[in-house]
Amino acid sequence: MSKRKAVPKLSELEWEVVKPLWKHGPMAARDIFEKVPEQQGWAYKTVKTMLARLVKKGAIEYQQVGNSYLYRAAFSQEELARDATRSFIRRVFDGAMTPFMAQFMEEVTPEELDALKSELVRLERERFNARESES
Amino acid sequence: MSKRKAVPKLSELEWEVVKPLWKHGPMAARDIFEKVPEQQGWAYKTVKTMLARLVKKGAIEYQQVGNSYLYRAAFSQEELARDATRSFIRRVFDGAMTPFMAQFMEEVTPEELDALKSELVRLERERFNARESES
DNA sequence: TGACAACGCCTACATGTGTAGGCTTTAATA
DNA sequence: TATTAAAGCCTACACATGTAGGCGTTGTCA
Repeated sequence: MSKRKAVPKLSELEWEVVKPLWKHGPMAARDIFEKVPEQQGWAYKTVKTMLARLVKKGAIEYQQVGNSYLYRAAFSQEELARDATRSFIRRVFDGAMTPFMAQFMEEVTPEELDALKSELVRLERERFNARESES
Repeated sequence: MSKRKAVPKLSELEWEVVKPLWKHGPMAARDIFEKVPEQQGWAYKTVKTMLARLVKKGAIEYQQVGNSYLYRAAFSQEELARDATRSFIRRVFDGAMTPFMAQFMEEVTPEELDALKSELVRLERERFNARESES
């Protein structure tokens, strides 16, 4: 296992630019632009700037195709999300997680609730196994 | 119910300044400074700048006591955390709670995990009862 | 082959954030 | 009461982020 590239941190709006790449695979700037703007209302140039900055910070990569670039995400959504979530939780919750759960659960749909429960079970089993093999 | 004050957004480090206020109640700048710096290594002046900015954005308030200010949080940790979490989930997970929760749970201690499970069960029961009494 | 649309590159500029320093006022202490 | 230490106020400055615009180049279509 070689040393992993450091996971870049994305700014708020940069997430919106990378998401289409995760969802649809590699795309040209123009196409990314078309996936974003309804909610954001950006100019095409703004997206271009974002893309350039994302390349610079290593979050996406590109490959020349004709006279334009085909961009693709350099990390999976899972990787970036894991990293972002870890630091978010540390920053915002800082230990006192449980009290927030209640608040938080109110927003969850029944389907999500089911998914969560399975996830919990899976996680507990995993931890149990970890303890077993330790001893 | 009158219109609620808009919940301010804190920058990464601003959270660290407000946390002691939630944990210990109203404090003077000097004391806040002493709660923070081990991990952060800030100068006192830096904390002062943060405090001023937090006042300006309405996240904290103060009251003059002698020649110094006694600062206190203007919002509960729950309020700020809820807001921050909502927008974080929207940004990073595109609104889907489940993957966030999965990640969240990986960070959680076994005790918190237990609490979480009871909370889930309670919530399900509650929803079940709600459905019953509806029909 | 010439015009034009689209592309990428470089630049800009306001605001936010991280990280303080200097100056002025005031409370406490000798 | 004269010092002095600590508080607050104002200022600074570099880098990040949000939000583009201008310009030179090139692929494409008539």
